[in-house]
Amino acid sequence: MNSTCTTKRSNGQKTKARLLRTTEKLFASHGFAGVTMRGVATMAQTNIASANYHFGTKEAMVLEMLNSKIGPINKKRKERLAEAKHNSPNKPLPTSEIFRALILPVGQEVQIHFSSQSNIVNIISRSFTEPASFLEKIHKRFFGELSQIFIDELKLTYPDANEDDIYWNFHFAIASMLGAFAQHHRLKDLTQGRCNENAVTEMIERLINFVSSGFEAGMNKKL
Amino acid sequence: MNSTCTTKRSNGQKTKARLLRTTEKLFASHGFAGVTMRGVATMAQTNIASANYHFGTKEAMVLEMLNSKIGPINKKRKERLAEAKHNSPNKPLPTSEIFRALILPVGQEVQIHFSSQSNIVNIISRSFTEPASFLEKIHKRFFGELSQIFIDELKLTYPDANEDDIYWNFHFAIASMLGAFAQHHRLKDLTQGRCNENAVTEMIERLINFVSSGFEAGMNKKL
DNA sequence: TCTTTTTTCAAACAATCGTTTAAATACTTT
DNA sequence: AAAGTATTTAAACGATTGTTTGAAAAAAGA
Repeated sequence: MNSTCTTKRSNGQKTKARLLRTTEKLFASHGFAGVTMRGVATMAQTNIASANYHFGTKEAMVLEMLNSKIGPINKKRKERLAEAKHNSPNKPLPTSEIFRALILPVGQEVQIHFSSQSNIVNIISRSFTEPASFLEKIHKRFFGELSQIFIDELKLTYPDANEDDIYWNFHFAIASMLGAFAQHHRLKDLTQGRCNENAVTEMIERLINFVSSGFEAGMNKKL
Repeated sequence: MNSTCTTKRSNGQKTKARLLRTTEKLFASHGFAGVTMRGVATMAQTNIASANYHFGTKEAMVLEMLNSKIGPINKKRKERLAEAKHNSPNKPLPTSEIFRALILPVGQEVQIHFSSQSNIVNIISRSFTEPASFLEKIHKRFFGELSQIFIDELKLTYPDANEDDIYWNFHFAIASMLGAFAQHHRLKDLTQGRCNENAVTEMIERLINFVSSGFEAGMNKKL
């Protein structure tokens, strides 16, 4: 009953961690509907009620998993953006540097957990594209603040730009990033399994280039 | 039992059409899991078993709906590409014309059924981003052939290009298009209603520009 | 009209879902 | 060691899912 949870059981911690890990895998590969309390509990070698004991509801369990995965990435994004600003003070950042700060931390996360079954790329993209309405909460909470920071930065780089142009093309940039992540399997089919760890780096660099160029063109070209 | 279906009841036809229309709406707004046989039957003002009578299974019902919606769009895409080639024979098409042929038919479909609840944009994007594994069938069937046609056309425009470059950046282009469709609601969140998310023509033109520029930059820039 | 086929319908089936209960077990604290 | 808290467990609950059944109703063919 102690909500402050002053003391932890070593074994209890492991159970909750196992539940979160299996939630990751199932959410990444089968989406929110594919995350079933029974499936998670069984894969985590524990009981159904145990999952409900630790998280209360299925929604809360998935949200806590997303929190633990996306939170650190957004932290790195902000850190990288701040670092870039610090390295070139009083000068607006190049477009590519802004989007590099947005995209690169995901690529790093992919490479760290590359051998793992739970694909951070699938998790992120599903959290955006899944129809489950409760996921809007986490978008508002996570991506709302983050996107405002990056939009403010883009306004500094394009001080004379129409604000609508920035919003539209930032929207396209995010959509490209998430879409490229969400449909990463298509390229795996095209290249017939040539995707290895090096291909992740290649994809990230190509994606940054694609997104930055699309954004710049959208800002400059008169329609 | 007559599978050739030589004669049709006028009222029976209407029931099947109503079922398909409600399947559209539910799939567009709530995804595959949100399409329930009871929900569809109730909204279509008929019985649950009637839906199973006409389609056999839920999967078959959704597939037939997708078939009826995406098929005509892909037809227009090929037609527009062929028309563009016919208008400038023996000359490679500009990148923007190729992607215009890919993207514009969707915009036209959106405008035609604009007041309708069933959003073709949501249907297309969900058919790509939903985790339901059976949807891969329709991708292979529909988009497999179509993407090969457009990739071949891009090879004509970039005759000296590395083939991997074309595949990578075409992947990004498709991802951008689908991502922009799937997440077009975000624009309202970003701008808090200032950007008109219903400005379909504006979005399509901006998207074509974004995608074409990103693709061109990806082909030209040495990484 | 009578017969045959096609379509609709209420009801039930079997499976699965998230959640809850209450007892048993493990651990911490005293 | 005893008492108290935290965790695990089997079992059941209620709701919902896709699918099937068998008979009634509607349409079509003879």
